[in-house]
Amino acid sequence: MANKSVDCGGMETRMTPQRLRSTSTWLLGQATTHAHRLVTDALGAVGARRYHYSLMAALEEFGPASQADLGRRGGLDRSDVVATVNELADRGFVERRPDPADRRRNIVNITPSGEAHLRHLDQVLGQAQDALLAPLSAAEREELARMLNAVLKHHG
Amino acid sequence: MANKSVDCGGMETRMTPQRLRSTSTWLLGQATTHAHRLVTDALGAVGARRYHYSLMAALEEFGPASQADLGRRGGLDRSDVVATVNELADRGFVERRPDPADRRRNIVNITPSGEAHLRHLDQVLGQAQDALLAPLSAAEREELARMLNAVLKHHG
DNA sequence: CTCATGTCAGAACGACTGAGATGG
DNA sequence: CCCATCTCAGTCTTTCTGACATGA
Repeated sequence: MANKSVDCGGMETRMTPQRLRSTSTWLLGQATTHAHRLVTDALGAVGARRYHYSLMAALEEFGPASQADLGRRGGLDRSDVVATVNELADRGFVERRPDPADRRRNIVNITPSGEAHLRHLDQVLGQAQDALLAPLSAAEREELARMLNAVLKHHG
Repeated sequence: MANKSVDCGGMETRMTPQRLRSTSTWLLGQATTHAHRLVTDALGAVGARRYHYSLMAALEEFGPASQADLGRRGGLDRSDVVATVNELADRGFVERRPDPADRRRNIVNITPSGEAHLRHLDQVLGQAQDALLAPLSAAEREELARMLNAVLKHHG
């Protein structure tokens, strides 16, 4: 969590080669690193991880689902779904029970406690988001989201 | 809170919860994942890795430097610099020799062969970049870079 | 026989930490 | 004594593979 660059006597400030600084991939990577840290720290402060949010968001939005479906919807690997559902179930945020119609499956559903937790995480994440995009106006944020969506759609 | 969406028979294709899709951090992360893959694949096809580029870019732009300085300039951890310089030196792209003025240090400098390689990587990276940002106009790409730079400066 | 599912163990990767040897 | 440097070994994440048993 601590910070790195401690200017030690030398007069070098943060110098990054222009070749790197001018590539969108580098800019994206750096911005994502910051975003990652902000989000992970914010979620960690309330005992959650990113997968928790992805999974519960998918659950509340699409309703109860099998673990495989949850993975597809939330972008998680199916083996990571197992661990994440374990953690969430331990805390009482989701319930896992066998599907009577297909005995291979577990049907996972979110509990009232989980919904409350999800709304809490929404606030926490919203703050991290604002912190990340602080220097951008509302219009700029929309523009950024629009462009990123265009890129994702193109590669989707 | 009420979500009545019961998916009947649901084999939904790519559905990502709106909660996620609307966060800039998720968009950034997804875009970066694509960028990462494009760049890593493109570099891998010519036997290079991202650290190679960072390090050689820093070398050509700032001139010969100690490994510690290279790490600071290129944003690499000091222990990763060791491995990267090893790899680059094995291929004859950089040379490492002791600093006569400070015998703790190795002075690393880029060779003509390394400079040629760097220019090759420039092209390879440029193509990956274009592939990533294909759906964006030149003006949009500049706008994107401008906004990302603003975010980075704010968190720098 | 095939495919999907849930589960686990672990690989691969990148970012980072710690300690030790050398030297300023 | 204190600090910087280089190096190696190894941890800690996150993401992803492989295998297996069960069942559709």
